[in-house]
Amino acid sequence: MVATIADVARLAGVGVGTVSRVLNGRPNVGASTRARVLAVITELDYVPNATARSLSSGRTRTIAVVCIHFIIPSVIERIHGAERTLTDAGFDLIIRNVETAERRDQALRDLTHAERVDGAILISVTPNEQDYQHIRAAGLPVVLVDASHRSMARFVCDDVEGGATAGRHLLSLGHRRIGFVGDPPRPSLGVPSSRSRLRGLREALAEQGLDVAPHHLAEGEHFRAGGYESALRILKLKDRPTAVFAANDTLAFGVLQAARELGLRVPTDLSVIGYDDIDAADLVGMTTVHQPLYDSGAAAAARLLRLLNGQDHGPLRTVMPTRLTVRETTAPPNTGTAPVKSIHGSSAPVSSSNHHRVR
Amino acid sequence: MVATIADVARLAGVGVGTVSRVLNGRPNVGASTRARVLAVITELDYVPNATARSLSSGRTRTIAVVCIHFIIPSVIERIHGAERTLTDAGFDLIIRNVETAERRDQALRDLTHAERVDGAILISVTPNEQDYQHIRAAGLPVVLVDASHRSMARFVCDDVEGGATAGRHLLSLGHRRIGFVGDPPRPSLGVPSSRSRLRGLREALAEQGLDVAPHHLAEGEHFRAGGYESALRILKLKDRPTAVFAANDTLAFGVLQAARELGLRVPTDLSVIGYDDIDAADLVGMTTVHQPLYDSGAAAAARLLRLLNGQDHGPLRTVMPTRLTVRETTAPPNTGTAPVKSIHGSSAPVSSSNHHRVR
DNA sequence: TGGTCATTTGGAACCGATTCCAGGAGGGAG
DNA sequence: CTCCCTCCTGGAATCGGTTCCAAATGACCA
Repeated sequence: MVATIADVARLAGVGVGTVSRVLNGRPNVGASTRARVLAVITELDYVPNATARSLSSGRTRTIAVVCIHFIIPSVIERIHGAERTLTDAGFDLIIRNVETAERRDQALRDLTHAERVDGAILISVTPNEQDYQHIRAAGLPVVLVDASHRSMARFVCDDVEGGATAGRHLLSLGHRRIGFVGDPPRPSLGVPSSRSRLRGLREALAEQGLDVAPHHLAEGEHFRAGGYESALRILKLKDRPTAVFAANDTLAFGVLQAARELGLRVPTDLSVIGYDDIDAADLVGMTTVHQPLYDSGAAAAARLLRLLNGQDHGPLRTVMPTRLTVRETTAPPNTGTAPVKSIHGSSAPVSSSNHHRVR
Repeated sequence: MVATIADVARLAGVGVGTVSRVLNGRPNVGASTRARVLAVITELDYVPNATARSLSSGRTRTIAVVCIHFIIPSVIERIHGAERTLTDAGFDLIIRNVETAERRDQALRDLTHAERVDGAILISVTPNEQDYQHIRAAGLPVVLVDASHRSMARFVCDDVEGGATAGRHLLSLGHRRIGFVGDPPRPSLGVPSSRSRLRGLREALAEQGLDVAPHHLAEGEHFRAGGYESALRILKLKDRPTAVFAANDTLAFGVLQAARELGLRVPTDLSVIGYDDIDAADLVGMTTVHQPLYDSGAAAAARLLRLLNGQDHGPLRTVMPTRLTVRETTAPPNTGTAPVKSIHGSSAPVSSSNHHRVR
């Protein structure tokens, strides 16, 4: 049905070796022969079979991207960066989405087994020592993004510094009672970044002799529902914080929702700062700590390509910069004066029920 | 280095054919032989080479997902649904993100060429007649999502009906001057759904003898910036609409941003309704027309798996239901009192004589 | 005991490329 | 004119599976 290299060889009156050399741009092919082969290739609309090529060459030109929770916006932006770079280099990219710890273990094992891919990018997926040994034994090039292993190439942001940035911003606005909403402290799956960001916040506060009050600290589920629940609990307190730092933007949205529901105006009654600077943060005008999501994926892909070519230079650990992005959900704390209606008051739609205060 | 089927055969003292039969769960293998082979497989930690398997069997167990703009949330949710279904069925999924018309053409051509995949799902990517002929000639199973071709299996939502739903909701709240913000009318790439949704809106309005005023209609870029620009233009008008329907949630976010900037309170001064019901719409409490994004991806994947098994039943065109999801950005128009504040200060009270009527 | 048939088994052929080696053609030097 | 070296070229071997065919085995029956 579909033309093969043998068909091309026969019609061009040459051997398959010659066709292969033409296909791969190798030297040692006569000009007229090359022209004849190319003509037949065009005529037959011939494209080499990728599978056969992989089998004989031992390279699949395919990269696995293993990620947790494909639906998380920050993960998607990282994949997007990797996708562009890999596609431009002629590589295919296969997605391995893992949503449970078992799936993660299985995905990491499978990476090396069926020799299906030339390399892998792990996004927010941290290999354990056993995984590492498997990968190393198989000689599979792997680059981590937003994950860590002391012996593997990785691109990370300084989460402690980013957390401190958020803390210093709130402090500079005059906040003293600052709450924190984060991921579960020991997630079965995924990233310790939430804890690092909390640590950064605390370091910033400590410089002023302050700390996060235990009852102003909630570490629940990763998703918005978690941020919402956590924030509700904290914001219902009599001595609720005047500002909340959420370990990522998705959680921060949950905080905003809780504030809206409790009739707290943002930023007048409550400042909220997130982390990641996903697209949606810009949409709703949320202050956040920006980290280079797209770029981290692109950089990891570029590094992986270099590893595949055996050009393994550069440090194992690359720290990418974070920066504060101030929008409309942070402001000085509301001291004393009665709430005033503000046109910019809430990034979220103004609900008619937001007159009554908490309790 | 890595064990092959020949190693297993030798250690088990059987032929490669027998090992293959065991691997694939074929009958006609003696119980004791099977046990011995399985023992060796376990001992060697043997996994069959996926590439070799593909080459000899002619099936790659890989599906291509071709999508426009990998970064669009609705696209991602659809991919997520497809990913789960395909992974559970043991298929790998490769992503082909196309962001220009040329890339789209190339991606569609490549699908059939290198025999790299067993089938494809096209998300918001519409094949032209030539693409269709290529695909048909190659016998490649393909399912469309949010795209149309009269001869291909597809899952769509009734965009006209969805648009009408949005229109009727606004009408029932009492709105008479309704604006529309949509995608460019003739996108080089992508979907005509924006136009269909506008048509639905007009049909709903026509039932009341109304229409969208030409200067209340803006079709700009797909992304938020487009929605923002379009909305700014419309909302600065003296006779600005009391409600805006945006062809998708991303555009609607741009409308919200423009409203915020102009000092228009939502929903008091302006109602906004989107389309898609992406996660972020829930985050900010936006009223929207819900369509089953995840489910459409999952359904398409399930259908594709059936096509691969030769069980091609069911209609070519499957229409999935939409439904109105009312949140906090729509309300009756503000008739009595003047707006609290307005950037341009015109703040003309809504006068019912102002309705734009169908000629 | 011999014949028939179903089941089990080994291994060659094949999938479609790449790669390597040997042989042929052509050009330059002696 | 011969020899040698370089450059082209054809085709067999190879990658690691699946599949098919023929042969071996064993059960059953006359």
